[in-house]
Amino acid sequence: MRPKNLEKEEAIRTIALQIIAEEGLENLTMQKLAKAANISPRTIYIKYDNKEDLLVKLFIEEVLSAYEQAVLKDFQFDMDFSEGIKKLWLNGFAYFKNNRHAFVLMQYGKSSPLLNKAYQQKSIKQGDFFGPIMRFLEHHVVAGTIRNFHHDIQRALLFSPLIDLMSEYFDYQERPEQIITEETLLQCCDAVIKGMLK
Amino acid sequence: MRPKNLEKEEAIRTIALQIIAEEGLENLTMQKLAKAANISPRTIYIKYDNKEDLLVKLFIEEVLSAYEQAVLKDFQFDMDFSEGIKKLWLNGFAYFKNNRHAFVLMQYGKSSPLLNKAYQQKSIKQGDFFGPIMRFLEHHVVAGTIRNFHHDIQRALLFSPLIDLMSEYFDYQERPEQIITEETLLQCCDAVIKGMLK
DNA sequence: TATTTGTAAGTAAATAATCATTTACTTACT
DNA sequence: AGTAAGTAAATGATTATTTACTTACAAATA
Repeated sequence: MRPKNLEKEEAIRTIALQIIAEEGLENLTMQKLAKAANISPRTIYIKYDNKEDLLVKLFIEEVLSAYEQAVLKDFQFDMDFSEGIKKLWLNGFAYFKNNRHAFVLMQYGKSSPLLNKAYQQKSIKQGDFFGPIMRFLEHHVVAGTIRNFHHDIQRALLFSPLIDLMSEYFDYQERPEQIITEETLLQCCDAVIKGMLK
Repeated sequence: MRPKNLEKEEAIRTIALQIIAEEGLENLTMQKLAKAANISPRTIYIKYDNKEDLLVKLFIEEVLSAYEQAVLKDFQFDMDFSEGIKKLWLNGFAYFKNNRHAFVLMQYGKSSPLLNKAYQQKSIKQGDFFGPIMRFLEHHVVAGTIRNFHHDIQRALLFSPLIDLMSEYFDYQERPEQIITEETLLQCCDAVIKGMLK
């Protein structure tokens, strides 16, 4: 039996992300993808049921899971609040800086109904958002360090500025000077932390 | 000469926004739109050059401009910082609560390259983001009330949580209980303000 | 006042391109 | 030698946009 060529599988994913980042999700077609990956359209259908299946797997496996893993690196739920949030911010920043394509698809997750559905299902399955972060926040609510908000609200307050600053980072990459550095990011992080403390 | 039927023009815009909100931008087709609006596809092309022109005008005129107008209602640049930010948050909340369709297209503006380009062009043209808000922030930087960040950074810190909470509001509308009320929103706004104060 | 007329608005149906997916076949490995 | 992986080319549906025609009205004419 002829064995699977794993390089082709990876090429499909990498080039799909690339097309989405450069031309938009609405301009990704199976035939364009096949051509760019130097394979036959049929090959994509050996690895994925259909376009929807490809997109959902791309979103969940290449974007959400990879981001989760990167952001939780060296993070423990019993860290000091300020230290923990800074760790999460810097991990997220480092990850997306090197994975702009994943960042773009993640942004599509907020608008495209298809990806949104996939996101909500994953969130529900794994007990809302990133387990260790939830435990970390609960711990600090109980300890009285921070305000007691619903965790969906906490996520919005603590991490949506990071995502927005990430967008700015990429925008400013095409301009003469970059305003989002690790230093300014940490100042922003300080502001967000200060707002959450009791 | 036969006069333009303005109702048809409005139907095109309203129903386009509706389809985008319910089925996604990627599922809006000219023929589907024409059918839903009870007109001929040709009629759309009398009012818009092509699909791109329609989408960009929809985004700029029905979403960005309408949002800007709504958010600046009763806002003056010389307001007290906390009072001003709360006004902007509550205006934004009230607007999007009643304009979910516009909110969805606004979110697409962050991912779709087409809309993103349109957004940046508009931003540049009108001197970055919403004039009175910039003056307001500059005033408070000079007065020493708040930290001195680049205005793109200030926007991320002050308003991205609101947009994220808006998303949560719509998510929770389909669940048993709503966690985003005007009360919780104001508490969040307080946290954001506290983080920005010197 | 009543009727004609010029013209942009509007329609139904066609067009050509492009799409996701499949068919019929070939290849490469166990 | 058997079989899943892979290919090139086709299929039928759907797409944005256009063609060829009709309609409705304001202004000009009688």
